[in-house]
Amino acid sequence: MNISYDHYRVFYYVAKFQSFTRAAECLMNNQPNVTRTIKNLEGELGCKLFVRSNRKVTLTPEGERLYAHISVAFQHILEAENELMMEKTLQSGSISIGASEVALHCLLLPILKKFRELYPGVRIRVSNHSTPQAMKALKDGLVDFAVITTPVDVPENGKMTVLKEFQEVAVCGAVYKELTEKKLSLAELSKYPFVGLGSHTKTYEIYTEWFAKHGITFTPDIEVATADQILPMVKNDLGIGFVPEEFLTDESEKTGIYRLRLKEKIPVRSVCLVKGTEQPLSIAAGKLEKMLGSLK
Amino acid sequence: MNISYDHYRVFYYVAKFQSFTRAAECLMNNQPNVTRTIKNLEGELGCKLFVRSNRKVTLTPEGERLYAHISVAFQHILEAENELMMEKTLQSGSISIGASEVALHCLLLPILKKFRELYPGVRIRVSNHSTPQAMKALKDGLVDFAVITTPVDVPENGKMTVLKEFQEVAVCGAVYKELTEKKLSLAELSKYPFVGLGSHTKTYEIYTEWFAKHGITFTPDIEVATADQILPMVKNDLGIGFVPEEFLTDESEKTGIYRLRLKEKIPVRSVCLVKGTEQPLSIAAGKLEKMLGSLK
DNA sequence: TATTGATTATATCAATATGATATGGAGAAA
DNA sequence: TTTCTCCATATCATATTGATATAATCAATA
Repeated sequence: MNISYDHYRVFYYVAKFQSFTRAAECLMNNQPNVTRTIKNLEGELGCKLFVRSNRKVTLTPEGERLYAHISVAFQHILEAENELMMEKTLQSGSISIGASEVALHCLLLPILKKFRELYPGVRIRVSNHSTPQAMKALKDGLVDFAVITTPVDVPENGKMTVLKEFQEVAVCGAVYKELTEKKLSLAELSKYPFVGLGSHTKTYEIYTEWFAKHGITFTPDIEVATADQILPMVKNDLGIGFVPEEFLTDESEKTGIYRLRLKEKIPVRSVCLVKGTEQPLSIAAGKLEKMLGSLK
Repeated sequence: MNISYDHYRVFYYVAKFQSFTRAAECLMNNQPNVTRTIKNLEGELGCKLFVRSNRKVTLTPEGERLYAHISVAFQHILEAENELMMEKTLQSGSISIGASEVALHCLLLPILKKFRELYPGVRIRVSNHSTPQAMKALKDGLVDFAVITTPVDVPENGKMTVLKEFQEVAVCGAVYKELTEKKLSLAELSKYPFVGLGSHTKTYEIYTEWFAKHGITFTPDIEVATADQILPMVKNDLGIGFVPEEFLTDESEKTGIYRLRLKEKIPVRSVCLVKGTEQPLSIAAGKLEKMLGSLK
């Protein structure tokens, strides 16, 4: 038995409207075709499905049995089509992103805001990760893609795209304001206390390496857990910190954050998007990726 | 959007087997057609559904969503086909019959037994009705058809078929044994007490009419509720009764039931099948009807 | 690195099914 | 009766599907 499911669809509408003509209209087809289809279906199933009259058609006992199942089956199919359509038009769907804090602040946040305005139906879940954690989440399939900062160990089956470069700057609080008057060398700077992220972060490694290249040991006097905490510490004169330029607003100076000028150039870092190569992104995730990429 | 449901069927099997080739085998089709169908489906839905590789194909996020719904939908369709097939081959199904007691004993019982042996999967429900009750049940759609005895008021939209004629005979117990020695006239018989069904039955009406035709009033001295109860009453000499010939076995005489010979011929009655004309019978009911009809 | 094997993609043509139109026929309503 | 509204039938152009041959791809293996 190998009956065309399209025949069942015709059956479904005929049963639903109790009319060949109405079913034809609904199917954007014509009545003779519906008649033919039902006739074929009855032949294939080996039993009559409808009692015809010129007023309306009614189901036979066998037709009733068939309709009971077919109708629920088709509810599911219609629901599937709706759902897919919603996703395609980005009226629904969901995206899961693994983002490092800096990436979040420097790039992701404004674009997520924009995306949300354009497609309010798409659910977005951002999990705040360190770069290695984000890579693990990506590998485990927990996130659609990761937005993190270099350096990054791109895993097997992962593909990295640079979204934006960013420059970190050294900042200090009111007590050290005099330091802003001239360009400092790293050696001079290193006499002062530092506020920085913990030693398990890539950021820590970068600064250690950069300082070492200039013959200096980088030892933060105050370690903080998240990048967000650096500016408050700096503001309260607990030390000098390095933050992405974007963390500073125009009004930072008025609120007690002062930018330091260095002789040595702080290495440029990048915000990157990393996605797996095995599965394509969902439509929603693909759209967001495109928005992120086009703002380079 | 008007996508062929047959395309979804192909999708279903590809997703299920994660293989175009296997899906083609299962569908008794060939791989190039499956490839083409999926390609078309993807085009119609506007999104990729599978990630192809030469090892196996996997669903995209959108494909997963679609499959979640399509798979349950198709379970229902497959179940529908199975169920219908079972009914068609009489491996399942159900029949509801409204039968009067006499019809049951004289005709229905042995055929039901045979039907049950042939098609043990079909559920049979017999509701014991008087003829008018059976007609009401038929009109209310509670039974597929009724098997009753004449006379019967066939309702609008009902069609009657005579299945078998039967003859009732007068019987008595040991005390009246002497009556069996000669042919009795109805007048002679009427001097003795009668055992009969209640006045609300057609049987009662028939005998009233028959007696009246011969100028005698029919007044059962003992009214019983069911025909089954007549013989025990007769046996215990509570009176003379009329029962269908078939009620008497060869051994009846040995057990104290004696057949009386009458000069007047008791009217012949019929066991009839009455069915509605609006809806055709189910396959199972149709089969049983045919068996009943062919044993006339 | 080259070969093999298993799998999907493409091309093509005949067979089949479908869509469309015209028309017939049957039963209910007026 | 007539009319109106259905369903049934016939027919033909078109679209879809089934089938076959063959190419391209990629992983496993020698």
